[in-house]
Amino acid sequence: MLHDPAQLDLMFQALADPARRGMVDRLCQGPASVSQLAEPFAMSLSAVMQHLQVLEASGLVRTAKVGRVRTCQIEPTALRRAESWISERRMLWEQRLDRLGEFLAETSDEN
Amino acid sequence: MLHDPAQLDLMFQALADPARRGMVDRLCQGPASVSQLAEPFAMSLSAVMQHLQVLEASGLVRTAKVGRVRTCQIEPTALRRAESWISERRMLWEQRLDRLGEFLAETSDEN
DNA sequence: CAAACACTGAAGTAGATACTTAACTATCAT
DNA sequence: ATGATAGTTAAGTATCTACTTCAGTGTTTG
Repeated sequence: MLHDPAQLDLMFQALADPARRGMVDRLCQGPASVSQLAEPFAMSLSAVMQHLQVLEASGLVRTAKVGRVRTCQIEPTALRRAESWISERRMLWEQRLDRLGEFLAETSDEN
Repeated sequence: MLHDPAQLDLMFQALADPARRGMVDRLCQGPASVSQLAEPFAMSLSAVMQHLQVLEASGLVRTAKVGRVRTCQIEPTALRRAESWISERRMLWEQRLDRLGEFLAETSDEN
């Protein structure tokens, strides 16, 4: 299941919202509680929780509760999966362009 | 505007659908017409067109019409933008983990 | 123990998404 | 010119998404 479609759906969907990307940004600085995550946003805590659930379902964020505070962390393996899906495609296309370039160069050599 | 939020929204949203990722996959093999793109899918041509519009709005695909056939191509710069957003975050987080590792190593050295 | 804190869950709503069908418009081949 | 091809547009619909408010549940703290 390298590149499970359903998981890619969840991951890219999770990244397709500025608030959730903001939370990912924040978590890249280090772990945070739900309220710390919520602080920069103008939305209710409840809304932040829902975004957090999307991030967690996508595998991008892992959370754990200790006492009354839930601490959230980035899960870098998920980021790597998304990144590799994109980079595989980009590289494929760029190789194609390279081969095309070589072909054109060879063809014009023959003049 | 390096990493314009609105554009990232469109790009990740575009990638969050298996049919659209399938089309991107197909286009990585080389350019294709709308009907060629549509061929592997069980949906109507109309639906494919709508996915194509999403891909084009996101900047991932560029299309041009000659005669009655519209030819579609990958736009690698868009793929690179999405990839770099992710890789910047991943690297940030991994650096953080490295520093944490060093810190722990130093601390235990002092015992 | 009481109040404050940090979150959680349920229900409701406006708007976005992913389709469908059907009618239409150019272009190309005969 | 006729018909087939390749795509386009519009309208409708079911489902999903991103919130909201409000009423909880455990957990600390004074």
